[in-house]
Amino acid sequence: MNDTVPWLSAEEQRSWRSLVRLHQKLFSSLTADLQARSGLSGADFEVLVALTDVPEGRLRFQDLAKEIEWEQSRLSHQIRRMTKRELVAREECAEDGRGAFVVITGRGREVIEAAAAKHVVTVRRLVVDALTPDEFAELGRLSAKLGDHITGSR
Amino acid sequence: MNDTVPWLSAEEQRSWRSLVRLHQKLFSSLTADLQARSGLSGADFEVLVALTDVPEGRLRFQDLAKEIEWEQSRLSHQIRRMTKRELVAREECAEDGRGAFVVITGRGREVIEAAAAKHVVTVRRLVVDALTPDEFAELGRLSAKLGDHITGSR
DNA sequence: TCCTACTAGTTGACACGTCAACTATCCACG
DNA sequence: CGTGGATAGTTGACGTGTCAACTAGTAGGA
Repeated sequence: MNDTVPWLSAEEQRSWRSLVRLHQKLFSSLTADLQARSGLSGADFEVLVALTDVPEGRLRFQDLAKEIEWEQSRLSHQIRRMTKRELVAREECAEDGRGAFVVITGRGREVIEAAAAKHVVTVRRLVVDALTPDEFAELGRLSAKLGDHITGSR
Repeated sequence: MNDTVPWLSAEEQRSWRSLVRLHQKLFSSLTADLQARSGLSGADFEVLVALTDVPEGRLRFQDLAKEIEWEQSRLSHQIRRMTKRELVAREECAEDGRGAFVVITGRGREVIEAAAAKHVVTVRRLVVDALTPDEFAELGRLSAKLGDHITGSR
């Protein structure tokens, strides 16, 4: 495309395209599956998992945002939508008048528990079972290395 | 979460989470970089690349959609928005009154050429340089294997 | 010819994510 | 105190993506 730019070699290009294609297919399949089986978006799932991971299913906006590495405003929009569907609720924060808690509701718990059980089956079928245990471990190792590099070079 | 479900082992879980985390960081970094340097979304980029890959930079909606594996309606919305920004234009199709072409404009060509040059630098910095050549090749191989499995088991 | 089924593409409603601007509260320092 | 700057969270605008319903043109018979 331009000779002054160090373009990728044919082999690098193939690897890169495989990685991009994998991520597109994998995450579109996963979110479609989640939506179809449980009526949850990937965003809903992440929020609910983070809340069930914590005693009382209750977190400050701040802490929840940090936990799942989201921007405040994204979380605020998402919680508004999830509140309407009664998956979570808001609570005021006595210690800090600016702050607020997000709490998972009973319905939220039911939904996420059923969804997680189905989700893990799909992950196993689509991902874990596709590779040998050694290959999967190696993919994990390379992903971690690459992920750390990207985080570091931002 | 539920004993009747074959949950992932601790090691599988670690690998799986690394892969998810990689996906999130990689694509958010890439699209942010593309947006900041070239004013293009990932969607814009994909469309423009597909058009430059073809003589005359002209494709039927159908063929373009197939090329980049998008739904018709997604493409239709995207082309409407890109037309407004004069990156592409529509042309009627003489052979088939229902059909239409998408053509890249001169401005579209300028933009994508500049963007691609910058993009490849980022891909190299963020991805290729993070791993040894052997590791990168192995990641490509595993990605291809997994991607094929997912495509097959849909 | 005309009817029907199919195909190409569009549209509207709604969920999602980002950015920038905004409100309300807290807190540290004079 | 009280005031200015930082912090917590919200909001609106806009680009994006999906789904389902729609329009318009094509094609293959009876």
